[in-house]
Amino acid sequence: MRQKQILDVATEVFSKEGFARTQVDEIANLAGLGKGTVYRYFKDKKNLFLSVVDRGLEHLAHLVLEAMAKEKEPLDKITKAIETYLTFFEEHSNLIRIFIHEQSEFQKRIQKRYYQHYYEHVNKVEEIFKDAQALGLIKKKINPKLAIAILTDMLNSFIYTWQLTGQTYSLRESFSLITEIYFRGVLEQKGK
Amino acid sequence: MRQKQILDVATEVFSKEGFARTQVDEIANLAGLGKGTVYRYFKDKKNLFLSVVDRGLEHLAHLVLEAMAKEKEPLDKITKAIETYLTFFEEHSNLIRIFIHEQSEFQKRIQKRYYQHYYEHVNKVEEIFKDAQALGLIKKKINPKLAIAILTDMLNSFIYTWQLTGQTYSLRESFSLITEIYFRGVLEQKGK
Amino acid sequence: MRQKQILDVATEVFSKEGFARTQVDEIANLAGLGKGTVYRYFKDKKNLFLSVVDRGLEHLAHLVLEAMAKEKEPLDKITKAIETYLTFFEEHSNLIRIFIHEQSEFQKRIQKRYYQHYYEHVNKVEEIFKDAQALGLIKKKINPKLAIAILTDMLNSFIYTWQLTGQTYSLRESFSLITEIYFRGVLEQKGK
Amino acid sequence: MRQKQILDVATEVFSKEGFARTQVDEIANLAGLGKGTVYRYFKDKKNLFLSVVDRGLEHLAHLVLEAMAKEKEPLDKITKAIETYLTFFEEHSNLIRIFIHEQSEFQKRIQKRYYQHYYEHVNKVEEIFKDAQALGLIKKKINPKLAIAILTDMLNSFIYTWQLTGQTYSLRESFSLITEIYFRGVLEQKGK
DNA sequence: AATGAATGAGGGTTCATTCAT
DNA sequence: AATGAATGAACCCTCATTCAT
Repeated sequence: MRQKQILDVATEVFSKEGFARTQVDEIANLAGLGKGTVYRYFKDKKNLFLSVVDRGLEHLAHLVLEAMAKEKEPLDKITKAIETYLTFFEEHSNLIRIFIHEQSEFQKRIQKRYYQHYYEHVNKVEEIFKDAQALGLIKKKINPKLAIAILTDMLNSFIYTWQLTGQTYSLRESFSLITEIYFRGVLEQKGK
Repeated sequence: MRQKQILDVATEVFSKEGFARTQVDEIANLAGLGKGTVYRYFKDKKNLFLSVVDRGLEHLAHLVLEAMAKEKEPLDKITKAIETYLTFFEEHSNLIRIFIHEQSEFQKRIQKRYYQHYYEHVNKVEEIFKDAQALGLIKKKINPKLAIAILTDMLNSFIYTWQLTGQTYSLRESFSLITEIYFRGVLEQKGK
Repeated sequence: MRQKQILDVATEVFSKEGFARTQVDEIANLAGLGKGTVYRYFKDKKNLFLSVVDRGLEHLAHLVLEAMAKEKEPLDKITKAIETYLTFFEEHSNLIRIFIHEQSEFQKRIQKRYYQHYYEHVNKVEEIFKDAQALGLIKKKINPKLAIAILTDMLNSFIYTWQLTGQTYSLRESFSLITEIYFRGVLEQKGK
Repeated sequence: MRQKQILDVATEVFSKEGFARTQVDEIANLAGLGKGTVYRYFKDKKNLFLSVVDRGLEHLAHLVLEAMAKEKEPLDKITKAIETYLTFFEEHSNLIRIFIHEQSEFQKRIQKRYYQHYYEHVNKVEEIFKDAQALGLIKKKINPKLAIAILTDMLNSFIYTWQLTGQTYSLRESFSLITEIYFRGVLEQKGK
């Protein structure tokens, strides 16, 4: 399908060049298509970019929700979510730049989409958090929304830095460190 | 001084519009100067942008080091560094976007500067970390470099999200949550 | 063909205004095209100018060689070459300024092309000169290279002055005078 | 005197860079003066350039007329004029480009000055030519004006080429060749 | 008189978008 | 439906000229 073909190439180019420096021409050429054809499938450059973002966010959200659904225990769900999140970006590292950096190009506009996609599912994660709190697994004084924000931020910027620095340390090793840090602080200290 | 005057305006505009959409004309106008004058002081648009980044990084590094120097205990130094870092961006929120997002515009180039300025001082922070480990305050199995990277990333991304969402929660409140999470995971659990 | 269309207009405008004062916009407008179209066919203004030069030089060289080939006798070849040279510039007087004056804009660069095109054929002319010397038609003490250089320069500069002064005397009349002077000198031949 | 100082530097720079690429700033700097001072002595860049041309033309005309005045015989006057002309440009080779090439910048304007200076004296040379014709030294069928134009052109372009090619042959050697060709032509004199 | 900081008109170049084929 | 030639708005940067000090 043309649409998918264009999105694949666009993802690659936007990721490598950033929005501003990407030329529609290059996308068309790499896709083996005429420029006009790209415009047949996407209203304009901005729209194409947002479509790349959309598709990526949907894919990510789907994987995370699916992974969480397979687990029973709240803490396992969260652990699995973290692992899936990291794995996704390990496999789609070209999306890192697009998600994290290029947002600035669009300011409010992309944020809306981002939050539509992302925070639409945050509620579900929030429920899991509250479940864990109800079960006495997570400190009750912690605001779930904030804790999730912090987790997301930790992951996002960790992934970004990981890519930026050329992976001088492994994502795998980092995964356990992140969960270690995140949980040991968040979890109720049974020993107390 | 003209240089400072231009940098102030440029910081504002770059922050609001991003590098690509910023027009040198607008900076000149808002500074009450002719376009040519901007070019008297800065070789080109890119150079002006990088100067904005430089000035900000120097300021930040200075404040953080100064704050740490005032404390004796390693953990207090780190706590103070976190607080100063957050406070800096609360007071210079226009730098957030410039530091975090626009890096992609310049890729390697800005990273070099960033690391020159910022990580030049990381060694000092690393020493403090090692001191804390030697004193049995921080888990010995944790790689100091990695722990610092995670802390920085957490802070950066947290600050960024905080600004992006329109500051629906206070940085202050977040500060204690972040340190809570960061330390409870990092600290040796004496009770055990 | 667009390329030819643009070159024709460009020749006219460059000739009238010189390189520096020529605006790409004007060329585009006079050609009934958008500015961007000019840039589709020529990398930049400099390149367009050089292309004008190239085309002219090729045309001139072709005509001169062709004219010489039709003659048998060395002196007839040279005479014919002179006539063709003058006729060419009478018919393409807009090239005069471009060839002779605007060289300074490009210094080394245009000289290379000039020599590539023009002096590539000088060897053939030199052979003819040597033939004439062997036949005792031309003074043996004269260095052929030098004599050709002088002839070319005479013609160039003469043509240029002719145009500059608004053609107050005909090139035709001048042709016979030039060959007369070149072949026999201005002095009365006492021996006759 | 400031005026002379500026003209000297300007001659050098205009000669090296051409009119269009010369910056008033550079002239001021090399003269060790402020830009404003240059503008105190010369209305604008164009005016400065024309002043350079004027001064050079006056100097040249003066030398040539003086040299001719010292000779008695018409042919000696002409020979001397040629020698003086060549010597002048050998000593002021930086004026070559200014005189010959940069005229195009100013089109009609500089031509007027050029002809004012130059052809003001051509009449005197013409008289000498006519004297030589009356004495039976120069072919009567030759139009003096044209013959002088050709001589001037030969010299100009010869000098220019000489400089352009980096003086691969000496002006001295060329001097005798030019006069040889001009006076006697390139053909072998059968009658002798 | 001398300076050089400030100016802004001017022009080269790019590239997203359109539309005739 | 697909193309890619054509377009021109947009924007960076230069540099001759001015004028307050």
